[in-house]
Amino acid sequence: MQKQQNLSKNQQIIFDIIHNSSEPLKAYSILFNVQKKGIKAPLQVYRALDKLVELGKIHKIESRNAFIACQNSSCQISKATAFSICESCEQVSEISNTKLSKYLSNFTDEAGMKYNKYNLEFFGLCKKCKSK
Amino acid sequence: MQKQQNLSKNQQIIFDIIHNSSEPLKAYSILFNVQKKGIKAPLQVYRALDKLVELGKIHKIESRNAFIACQNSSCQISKATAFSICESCEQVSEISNTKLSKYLSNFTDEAGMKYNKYNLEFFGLCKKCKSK
DNA sequence: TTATAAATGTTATATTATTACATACTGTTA
DNA sequence: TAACAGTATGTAATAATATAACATTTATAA
Ligand SMILES: [Zn+2]
Ligand SMILES: [Zn+2]
Ligand SMILES: [Zn+2]
Ligand SMILES: [Zn+2]
Repeated sequence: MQKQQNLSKNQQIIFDIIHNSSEPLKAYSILFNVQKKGIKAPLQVYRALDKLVELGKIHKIESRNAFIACQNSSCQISKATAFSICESCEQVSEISNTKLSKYLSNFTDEAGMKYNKYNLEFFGLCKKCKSK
Repeated sequence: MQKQQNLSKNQQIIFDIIHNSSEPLKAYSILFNVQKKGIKAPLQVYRALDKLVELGKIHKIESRNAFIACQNSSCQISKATAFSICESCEQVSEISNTKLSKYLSNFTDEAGMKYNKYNLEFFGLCKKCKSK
C-alpha cells in the first residue's frame, strides 16, 4: 500500500489493487473491486490503466488482457518487457535478465532495422504445476 | 489462393483471406469479408481462426488482436513466434532469424526454468515511415 | 455400418475497450 | 489574482472482441 508520489487519486487506487494482487488483474475485475471506492465506470479504470502503463508502474500481459505491477522496482522501461506465464495456473512473473534484455534491445533484423520497444511472453509450466 | 490440403471449407475461406491480405486482419473484418460466402456468425470465424493458429498457418498479433498468415513457409512452430510491428503504419512482418529463435528457445530463467513456447513483438518504425 | 471425432450452423450473451461530451483540479505565468 | 494550459474526473452510450450453449452435419476409420 506504499504511497506513490505523483499518482492521481484514481491512479493510486488502481495501482494499489494491482500491486497487492498475486495474479494479473483484468480491467473489469478491477472495476468490480473499486466500485466501493467510487470508481463506477469502465473508462475511469481504463484511463488509470493507460497512465500507469505509460509510467511503467504496471504492464499489460497482452495474451491475457490483464495487468500486473512492475516487478523490477518500477522499471521506467515499459519499453522492454518480458514475462513468464504458466499455462496451467496462469501465474505470471516479470523476467529481469540483463543478458536477455541487452540481447533484445540490440537486436537488428535482416534488413538492419532496430526497434525501440519489445514485449516478450514465455509460456510453460511453473515449478509447482510441473511437479504435479 | 493456393489450395491447402486438409483445411475444411470455412478454414480454407478464412485462410485465403488472411493469406491474401497485406496487413493483419481482425476477426470482425474477416467476418464482414466472408458474409457473401455464407459465413455469417462470429463463432464460425473464431473457430476457424483457432484451428488455423493451432496448425501454425496463421499467427495472432496479440497487441493488435489481429491475424496474419505465417510467413515462414508455414512454420509448424506456432510455438516460437517473433514479429516486427511499425507503430506508425501498423505494418507487421514475421521475423525469421535462426539465432534469435535459438536464443529464445534455449532461454533459461533465473530459476532454471525453460519454456516450450514464446511470442515476441518488436515495435518501431519501418523503413518507409522512418524516412518520412 | 457403427462409432467417433471434427466441423458447422444459429442464437444469445459475455467480455473488453472506446467515443463523446461536460466538468473539475493543478500548476504556471502574465 | 486572473487567465491559461494541461491533466484528471464523471457519466452515458456504444463499439469491438470473444465465448457459451445447443442442435446438426460431415469426415474418418474401425
Ligand atoms: Zn517492469
Ligand atoms: Zn503453474
Ligand atoms: Zn510463422
Ligand atoms: Zn511504417
